[in-house]
Amino acid sequence: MSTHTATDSWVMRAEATLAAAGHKRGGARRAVVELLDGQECALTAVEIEDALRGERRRVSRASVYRILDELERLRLVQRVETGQAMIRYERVCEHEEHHHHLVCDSCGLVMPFSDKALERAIDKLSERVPLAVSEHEIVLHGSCVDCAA
Amino acid sequence: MSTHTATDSWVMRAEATLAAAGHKRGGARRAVVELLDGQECALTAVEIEDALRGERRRVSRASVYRILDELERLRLVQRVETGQAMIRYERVCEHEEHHHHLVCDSCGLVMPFSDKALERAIDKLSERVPLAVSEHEIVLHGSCVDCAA
DNA sequence: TTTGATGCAAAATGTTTGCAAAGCT
DNA sequence: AGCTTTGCAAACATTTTGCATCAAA
Repeated sequence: MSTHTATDSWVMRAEATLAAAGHKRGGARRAVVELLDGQECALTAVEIEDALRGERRRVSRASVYRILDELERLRLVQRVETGQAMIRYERVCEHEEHHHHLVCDSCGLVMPFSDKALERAIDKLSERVPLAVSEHEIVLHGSCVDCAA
Repeated sequence: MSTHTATDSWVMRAEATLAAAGHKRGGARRAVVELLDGQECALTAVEIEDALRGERRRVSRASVYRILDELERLRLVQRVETGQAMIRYERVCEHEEHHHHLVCDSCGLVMPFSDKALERAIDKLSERVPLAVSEHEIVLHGSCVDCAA
């Protein structure tokens, strides 16, 4: 369900970064980190809460939000705005290809994609714009294969 | 404060589209339409409410939302997700260059930008992706000139 | 034993809805 | 008159916060 090299390294990096930031090891946070690590794409807080209740241990929603907030501050996860009225979060892998998202507006499906030409265009553009660009987010909306059929 | 040709045409197109959709002409909606027409960039519902209270007539927030919702359904305005915990809306001009947004994460400033190469990359990409793409949204985050200084 | 982590419940925020009054045509 | 539009207040959904308790170091 996940690539082992990348997997281990993100969890390890997360644990190390959290420790360096002066955090103790809590069971809830570990569960969230491990869950996020196994995901292919971004999840909402509620999806995380539900998945944890099923697969690992119950974690209160407040904790999910607090944990995600801290992980985001440490740049271990990033928000993804898909226009679905709630925030999605996914892990940030340093050595993985940067990706963006496809959103099916009729069923809500979210899929990752990546494109070199797009990244190049963004990089070049970033230099000419009146903003010191630190991040970028691209979302394509439309109908997925099932919904378009 | 606005280009007259583009301005008149969007207001007129909006009025015509609304009429064609069976809407009567309400004062609140006209005020919202006229306000949006004079904007260079996307506004939130609250900003619209405040601007209207100052410049034109008071419009309740519920009406602002209902009006924006209808305008969006008719594709006269579009949502812009800037990751600022609230939705922004801006008019859609058919004959104007498609644009995207720069967001300053420290002061919240939102600015438009456009780039041909980026649009080309998106168009080509859209054909190869498992989604019938109808829209796309690009947001660059960073620090604006003032905040970076 | 000290400090951070967690759960619960309450609050805050942004958005939507029900309903009655007012406005167009 | 018959319909849409609007404002108000209440409902909603998501996210945040306060506080007491629990757990790690």
